[in-house]
Amino acid sequence: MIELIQEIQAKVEEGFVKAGYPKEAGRVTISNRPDLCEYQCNGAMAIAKKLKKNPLEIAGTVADILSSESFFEKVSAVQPGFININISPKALLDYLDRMLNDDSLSLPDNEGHYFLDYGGPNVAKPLHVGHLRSAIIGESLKSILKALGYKVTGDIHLGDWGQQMGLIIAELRERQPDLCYFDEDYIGEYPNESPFTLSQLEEIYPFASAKAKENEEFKALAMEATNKLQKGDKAYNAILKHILNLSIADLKKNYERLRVSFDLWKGESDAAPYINDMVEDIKSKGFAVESEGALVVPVALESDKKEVPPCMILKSDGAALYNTTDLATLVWRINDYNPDKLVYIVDKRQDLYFTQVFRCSKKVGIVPEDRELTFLGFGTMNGTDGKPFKTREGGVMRLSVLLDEVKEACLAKISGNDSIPEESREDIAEKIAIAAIKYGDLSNAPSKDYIFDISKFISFEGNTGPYILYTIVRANSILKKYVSQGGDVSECRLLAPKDQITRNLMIILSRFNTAVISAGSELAPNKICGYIYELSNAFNSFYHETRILSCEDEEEKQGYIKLLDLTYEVLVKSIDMLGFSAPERM
RNA sequence: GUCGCUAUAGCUCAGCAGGAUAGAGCGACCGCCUCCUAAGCGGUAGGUCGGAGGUUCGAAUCCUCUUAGCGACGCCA
Repeated sequence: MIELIQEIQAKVEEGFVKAGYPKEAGRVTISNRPDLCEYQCNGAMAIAKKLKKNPLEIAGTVADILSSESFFEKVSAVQPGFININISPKALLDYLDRMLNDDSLSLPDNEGHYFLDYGGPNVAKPLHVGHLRSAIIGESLKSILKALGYKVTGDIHLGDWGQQMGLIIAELRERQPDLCYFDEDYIGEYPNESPFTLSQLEEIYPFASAKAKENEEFKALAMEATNKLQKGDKAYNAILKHILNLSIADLKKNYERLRVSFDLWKGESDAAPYINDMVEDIKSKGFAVESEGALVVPVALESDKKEVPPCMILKSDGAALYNTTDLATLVWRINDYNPDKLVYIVDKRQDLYFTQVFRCSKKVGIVPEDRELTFLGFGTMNGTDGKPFKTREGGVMRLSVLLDEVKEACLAKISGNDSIPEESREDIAEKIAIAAIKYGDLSNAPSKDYIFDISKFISFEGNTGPYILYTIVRANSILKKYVSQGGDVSECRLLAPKDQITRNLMIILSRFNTAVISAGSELAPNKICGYIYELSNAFNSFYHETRILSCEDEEEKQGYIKLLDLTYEVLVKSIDMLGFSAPERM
């Protein structure tokens, strides 16, 4: 379904053409003066000088032409040359009726395949708050793009191939040298059972990592183990398999709680089989040069303001590195999935690095020229002191701990509400907590740092997740009551607005697709947050001013119910795109 | 050092393909529950849009310079 603003613009453009002016002048925007009008066009002022005409005169001519259309309630030209537009109640009603009859609630159906890289946790390490943003933003974008009809593939891109694996294996060998994995003469199948548990694993990694920093000998052992693993050693790969199994099971549990799900659980290790051929190919095509012992591909451009260092393909010791696996990952992503657009949702500090990798991948032909590679860098999550979020002790907080803390705080908040049955409080608190965290994150522009303030996020007032949930619960509550009184929502019919508050709610509802489209094209979930906050405000004002169930006029009452129903649908669909859901009551 | 990002009300943030009086929320203050959840609604106070130039009929928005904070700058990921 086409956006209402597009329909209006088409008419305004036609108006300009009829008046003998260029079509381009007819661009329409949402009014920045809602007290004066709903939509505005500033085009008359833009063309006035070139045409040597008075802008107000141009605007006046066009406004006169448009005024004759029943689609508009009022079109007026005002100083110094604005065209102020209000659409007719009938046109507004028609638009919302079409929206109600549209399965997608007016969203367009696009073609194209997005491939999203987000999540990016390391195996053998618990999820911590540093993994939160990528997961939340990525998951939301996946839902938004899907809602817009795109095909979307989300890949978690596990960190399962670096030095970390070698560290774990080396440490394991020191602790349990008798394991069959370390027996050179062992020829049987390796066991299915893991020789260590998840919690042991989570202890081993930081221990080994710290050890390698002060113990050169151990570090060398770890590097050797890494090398052996990457060369395809059977025993070490059997250990890797155990590590992966344990970690992935745990990660799934944690991501599930966050309502984050991936289509693919691929990792850096999945790129390994492509590395050799890829490197050979780059070499044979003559793109690679040796530099300070390492193999690099120059990616600097004439137009660069700042020298962009070459993209390193192999380290001076001939080993693969982050760049290598990322490039090789692109090999299978293009070969196996063939997406049109690839979006990386990664910490913004990696901006330059991805510039190098993206340029290199295009230059050497891994990624065809017509594909779009986008780096969506997100900012840091800071504590209320403005510094990177830490635990009280100064460590990195586990995600599960954070979720528990927020949930407890929510539980405390709803404990005062006696209407909530004891047994459902846990579930409700969990839902509110997820909404609070996700909304708190997504309501900020992804690229900006933001302050993670638990008390603000769960304060249930203002622009927060709980406020949105509360609005939904309110609407739902009335709808349920209407049904319980024998009403049938599907038989209700929307009415044209009779007052300003209702009209305002309807106008905002009609902008749903505009909000989602811009959120999708700009990869900005915060646009949806802004939209539903505005919608919630409009709805709560309406709710406050209007007697709905006790309305005496049956037709009017049904009109309100339908409006409520649409608002509810839009809000529910919106929070679904943000990755959380509302409880039945709160 | 070079490049990039950020700078808007006391606090947290919108607004930025230039447009009419720069918007919210929190905090402060004042109102509103015999009525569908007051976790709500209405209102008041609070801003030289970091600073200085420039382009323009018009700049928070574009350009230049400048200040402050953060970040990146080849063998980590």
